[in-house]
Amino acid sequence: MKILGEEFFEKDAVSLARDLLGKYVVFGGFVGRVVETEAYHEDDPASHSFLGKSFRNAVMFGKSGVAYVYFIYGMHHCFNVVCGGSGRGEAVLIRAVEPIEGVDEMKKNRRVDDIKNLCNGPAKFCQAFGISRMQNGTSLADGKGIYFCEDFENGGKPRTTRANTDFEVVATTRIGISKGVDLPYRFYIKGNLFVSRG
DNA sequence: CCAGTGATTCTCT
DNA sequence: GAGAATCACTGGC
Repeated sequence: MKILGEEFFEKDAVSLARDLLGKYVVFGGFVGRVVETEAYHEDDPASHSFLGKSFRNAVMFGKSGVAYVYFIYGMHHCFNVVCGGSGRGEAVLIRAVEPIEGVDEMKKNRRVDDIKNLCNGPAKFCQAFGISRMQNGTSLADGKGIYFCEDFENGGKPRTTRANTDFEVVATTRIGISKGVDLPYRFYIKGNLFVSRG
């Protein structure tokens, strides 16, 4: 289980959004397989970085491989991966993951029993994993907090999910935005049961 | 469909 | 500054 390092996140947001699909995200005792992402960059009117640096989006303009977590609609958190190289204002939103480990705790956090309804949305994923603004600006490459890895062996047993490369990627328009609506920056694993909308 | 909820940004003074 | 509008969402009709 090798942790993805800073260099993995230095590519542009659209490339990283594709490359994160099938990777495993780990935080505390929670593990999920990334099945749906969206890309945002500075020349994109739907991006928080579009209007330039501010107090809220400052970490978006910092180093690649850092978490950008923001609070929205008065009740929800969304988790993004800063990328594109230093100061580029690019990030990838994690929209959905397939629950792998810590499922019982996720159910408690979400107060929901249906496994398909635990992490199938950006704020649901944060609620299930217990991610909040505490994680804003933290490194994803130092192995101390949230991190990503290529493979995950389920307690030494054979993995219950399909191999990383065994899927097709679908690119569509993004969800929940009013600008840049035609850009095909949403990516998900074709046929996966845990995406927010198939 | 639409309300809830609060941070952020826009649009005027 | 103040008030209005907007918002990378979710859950309950």
